[in-house]
Amino acid sequence: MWIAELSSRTEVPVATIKYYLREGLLPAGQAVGATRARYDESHVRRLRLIRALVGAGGLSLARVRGVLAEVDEESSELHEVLGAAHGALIPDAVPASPESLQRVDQLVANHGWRVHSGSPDRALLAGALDALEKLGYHLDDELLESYAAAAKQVADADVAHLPADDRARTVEAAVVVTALGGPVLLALRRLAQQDASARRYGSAHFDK
Amino acid sequence: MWIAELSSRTEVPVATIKYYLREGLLPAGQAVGATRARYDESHVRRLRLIRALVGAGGLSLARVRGVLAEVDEESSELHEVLGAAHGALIPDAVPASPESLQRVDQLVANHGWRVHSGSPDRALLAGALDALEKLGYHLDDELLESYAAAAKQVADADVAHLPADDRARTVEAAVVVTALGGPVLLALRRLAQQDASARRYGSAHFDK
DNA sequence: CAATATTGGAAAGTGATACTCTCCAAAAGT
DNA sequence: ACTTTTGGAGAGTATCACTTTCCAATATTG
Repeated sequence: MWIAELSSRTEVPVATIKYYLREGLLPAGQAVGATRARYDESHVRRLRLIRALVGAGGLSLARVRGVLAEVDEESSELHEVLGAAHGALIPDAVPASPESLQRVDQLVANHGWRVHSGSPDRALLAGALDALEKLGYHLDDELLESYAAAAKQVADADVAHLPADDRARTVEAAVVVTALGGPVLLALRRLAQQDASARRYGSAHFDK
Repeated sequence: MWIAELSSRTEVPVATIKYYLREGLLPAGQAVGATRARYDESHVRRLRLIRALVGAGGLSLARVRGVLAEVDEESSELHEVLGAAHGALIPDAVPASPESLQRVDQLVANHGWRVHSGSPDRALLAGALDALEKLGYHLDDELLESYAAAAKQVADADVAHLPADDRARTVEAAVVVTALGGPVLLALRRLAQQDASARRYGSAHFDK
């Protein structure tokens, strides 16, 4: 198919597809002469993946680029690829205090979680804990444990539902589930918070 | 205190404070003559709140402005203010399919959740479900239920830990916990995913 | 009292991000 | 022969979150 069809099938403007090609997010089509190139299903798929990660997933193009590089990586250990793809999804961390970092390490150790040594998630988590602390809101151990338990619950379900057939598919699924599951989880949390708030402070002004 | 002290105490550059003042994120100080103004603890607090929401919370200034407006709102019903403040935290939704919207409504109904009628979270959630669907990854009911159960668990803990003393403080705490608890939850989920992946696909390459 | 520094306020400039538009000559379709 | 369409490249645009520069009016210091 030509670029026009790729555009109409994915609802991405031609100019944007050209931009993604220039930025190396989308592999070039098969060149046919000097002024045209043919695209196939893999381009449709890749384009949809980019749009999903950027749109519903809320990732920047820079992060998408990193994620795609890992998805395309043909490494030997699946767990390694998963870890790398995962790493590419994580927002930049602010520097965190040693106290919070230690608290995070303790939490990870208590749960017996085996995480990648330099995982930016630790710093990210510690930074968020610090930010809360600076505002005078200490996230106590009880609350932090509820978060960890809830996180474990969805994470186990996420990994259990990963397709096991072929490697590339598994890595893509892991990336998609992690990226798009985030907004899903946060939206559900806010909905549940509304309900909890209604039950605690409730008035006549609710809907169901 | 003068602007220089406000700046040094919060580690926010003077130019940035001036910018926030211009943008109406920070209330003006008490004017003393034509060329100076006095700031107090409330400004320190507000500035720290802005920085926490923008930094660790990842909110845009536009969203912070909306949140602050609700925090400052003196409405009669606490649950109402909470709902409004909450609404200001939510990212813009993409249009969602009627099928997904219905699925979300069903989920909310099944759990007996009482949520604000036009909550953008419904559309946001439905949009994320659609995005997943378009990529060929259906989030089945079982997985969605794990998400909802986990969300309920943290939401209940969130609301239970809210300070009950004074209204303004409760609203601020709700906003802070919702905004900063999001990154905390997602980071924990990714850590737990790493562990789950290590257990399922694990090799010798992990740390603990 | 003179010299220097700081302040509030406003305007303009900056760098990053994610496109979008304009041009072009080669090629395809009609 | 003539009108599209294409790939490619460059320039232009809008938004965001600052940062810089300027100003005249004070304050502070020597």
